[in-house]
This record gives sequence, C-alpha cells and structure tokens, in this order.
Amino acid sequence: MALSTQPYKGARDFYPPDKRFQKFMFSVMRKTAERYGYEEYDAPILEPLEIYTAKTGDEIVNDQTYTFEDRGGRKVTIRPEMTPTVSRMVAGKRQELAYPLRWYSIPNLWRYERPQAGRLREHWQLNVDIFGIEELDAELEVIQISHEILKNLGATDETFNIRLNTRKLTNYVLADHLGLDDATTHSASKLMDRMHKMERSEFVKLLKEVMPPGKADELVKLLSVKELSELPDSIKSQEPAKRLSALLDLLKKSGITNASYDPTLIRGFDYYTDIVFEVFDNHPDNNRSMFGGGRYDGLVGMFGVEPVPTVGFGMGDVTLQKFIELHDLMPPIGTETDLYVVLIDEVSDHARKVIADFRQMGINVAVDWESQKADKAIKSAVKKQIPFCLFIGAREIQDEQYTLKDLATTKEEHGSVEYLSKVIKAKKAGSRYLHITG
RNA sequence: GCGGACGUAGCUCAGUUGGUAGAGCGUCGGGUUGUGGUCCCGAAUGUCGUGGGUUCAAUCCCCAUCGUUCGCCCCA
Repeated sequence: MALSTQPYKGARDFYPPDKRFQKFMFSVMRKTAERYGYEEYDAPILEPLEIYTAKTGDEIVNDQTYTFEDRGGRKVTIRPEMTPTVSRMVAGKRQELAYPLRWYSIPNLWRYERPQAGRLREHWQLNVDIFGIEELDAELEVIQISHEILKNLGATDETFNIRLNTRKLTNYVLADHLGLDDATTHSASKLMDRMHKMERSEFVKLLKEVMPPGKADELVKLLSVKELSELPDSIKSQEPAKRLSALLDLLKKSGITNASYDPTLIRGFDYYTDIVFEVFDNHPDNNRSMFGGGRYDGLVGMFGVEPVPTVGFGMGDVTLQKFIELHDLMPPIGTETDLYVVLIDEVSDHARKVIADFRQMGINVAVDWESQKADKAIKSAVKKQIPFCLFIGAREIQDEQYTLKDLATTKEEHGSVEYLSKVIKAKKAGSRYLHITG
C-alpha cells in the first residue's frame, strides 16, 4: 500500500515557488511593521489549554482546536491564535518591559475545523500589537500599519475598505438605549454581525424573534446609518461615539480615505473592549472581511498582573493571498539562485575554483554536475527560473574568460569572474519586486 | 458537528445505457553530442481514490470509507 503524498487535511505544502511567494508577503509585512518601530517576537506552538478556555470560558475551544494530553497528563493545545500567547508573554515580564511595547510576529496557527474557501486548518497570521497606550494613537498606528501593508503590496484605497465600530457604543445602544437584557444583547449582536450576509427582511424577522418588534425596528434604523453624525444626539454624545469619531478624523488626516463607521461590526472574540476594525475586500468575487483587530485592554490582566491597555490586529496569509491574486498584485518572484554553471567538458579543479570565486563574490551558484549536454542544462536552468547560465569548457579555461548567458535575453558575454559577477548583480538589483524600499 | 458537488495518466478533462480506457498539455528520447523557449518524429505512464456488495463480468450500479471542494454552524 503506497503512502499518500497529500499534505494533511486543511494544511498546505509549500513547494519552493509557494515558499517564495510566502517570503515575499512576509517580507512586506515585516518591513512595514518595522518601519513603525515594531519588533519581532516568537513563542512555542504549544500552549496549555487553559489560556484559551479561561478567555472564552467555553468547551468550544476543545472542539475547534488541536488539544491533547501529554505524557505528564497536561492538557496541551496547538495555538489557534497568537493573542493569548503574546498577552501571556507581556504579563510574564509586566514590570521589566519598556512601554509602550510594539511587537509583531508571524506565527503558524491551527484550528480543528472543516476547511472551506479562504479558511484552512492551518494558516500563518501576522500579529501586530501595541501595549501600554490608552489614547487613540494606538488604534491609529495599528490601522495605519494594516493599511500600509496593503499599499506596499501594491493595492490602492479603492480596492479595500476599513470599517470601524466600538464595542462600548454597541453595548450602550443595546443595553442602555434599547434597554435589552444581557442575553438579548448577546443574541442581537450575533445577528448584527451577520446582517450583511442576509436579506434585510430576513434580518428583521430574526431580530424580532429575540426582542420586541418596536425595539427591533428602532435597532434596524440605527444600524442603517452610514455615519456617526446621523445617530440621535443621545447616542452620538456618548464618550465611545466621540472617541470613534475622533479616530475617524485622525485616519482621514493621515491620508486614509477608505475608513468608515460600520454599526454592524462586532467581531467574534469576546476579549475586545472598545474600538474594533475590519478590512474588507472590495472585489466583487471576494466581498468579505479579510482581517481585523481592535482594543483588548483586559487580556494581560488575566495572568494576575496589572492590566495593560492593548491594541492589535491579525492578518492571515490565506485571505491576503486571495486578495493579492484577485487584484492582480502578484509580482514575478524568481528563485534566489542567480547562476547555473554548466561544465562542458569535465569537472576540473579550475572549474571548481571558478565556482568558488563566484560564491565569494556573493553570487548564488548552482552547478549542473551531471548533464553533459548544454541544451539539457539550459532547459533545466530555465525550468528552475535561474536568470543566468555560465559555461565552463576548454576554451574558457584556457583564456580564463567565461561565457555568461542571460537566459531571458539569450545574450552572451565573456569575461572574468569579477566582471560577470557585476553583470549578474546589476540585473538582480534591477528586478527588485518590493514596493517598499530597503 | 451538519448538508451539497466531485474523485479516470504528472496536470486539465473526455468516455463507457456494465465487456478492465482516450485527448490536450506536460515528461522522456531523437532530429540538433558547446546553447533553451519554435517546429517535426517517436515513446512511456493508469490497481478509473480505497474497501465491500450485486453480476458471468464493475471504472460505470449499490453501500461504506478516505480525500477534494462549496456552503452552514462557528469565526481566524
């Protein structure tokens, strides 16, 4: 019985071209985060189950995560998200860290679920968090970073939009303004989160099943506003509304033209305490939320230390890749190998020395040790997308002038190792694919 | 966890109202033994996802199972 060559359900193999693309995405993420002074951290992929159950307080965690018992009888979970982990790390050094902390990471995360479009069991997610700032500057900075990553990937403001809301305002509207009890507030907010996914009449019908019809009608009216200013005075005069309004203003002043208020925005996690945001793809074939984040001031405090105000977001690679493909932002990404050496006659000490010299010059060299025929070696190099071929045969060895072939232009030139290295480097520098410099 | 669709060559797929299969692309070889992408010629490759059932006979029908995929629940 032959073994299957397929990767595990819901997980992916990254063949070199896939990995190249991933490295490209990650490098844009890293460079953008670092431009804002964020530092990279990492942590174990395994965590004690409790850091997830304590937060959500539910057994759902058991059903939707990879959890097992280790040989010491400990319940262990493969991390499904990074936020509890980073909160744990901050809490662990609560007193000695220099605030504000600006941290980022690109962890591999796992959840036990049925795979579907844009959602696998395994994915990578950029996590950007700022700890220790209560003011809106934290929200502004984090949203700027997420906006700028998309821009640095080549996206324009027209291709996506940023929606904002605040948990506090939603709670005020449901609990205080409409006077709903806790259970009704909860079920109403779950419905609100799905409002855009259904017909309006369907939404109203479902809403009326959980609350008095009059209140449902009023809620629908409040959820239909496009701007904070359209809300009744009694609501928009509340602190959370003013705060959100100020943030929207700051975003506009920062040149972000695609951010707006969305009263239906909730986000699934319970740990958000105030402002939340989500980034939506504007492409008709992918009209969905790509990623988001918000303020969660209470999570660090769960570890028994003084709480730390925190704002962060998570950006997954699967949805981001879909965005890049749909908007045709995929850059040509070649191999890291610069040069494919073809030994025409035989492997000589001279040829070995030449190969070593190229490497010494900083050129990434692969050698075609076996193929005697030049045409096969060239085909192989083309297939590997290596930009240059170098021929070393009797002629070259004799006059120490080697033959370099540019596989894209088919042009050849002869020269010393030093000269040809410069030619290769010049071409490499010209093919920079990042939209961000450095 | 629930429901739909699908599973035939490396890839994309055709096919058989039940008699053990085909195309295109790709791969490999040759034309062209120091030069690729074009062209021409030739070749290889399948337990028709897996297991069981019905049948003289199953890739086809039935059941189960695994996998892929889309959606629901849930929500990175």
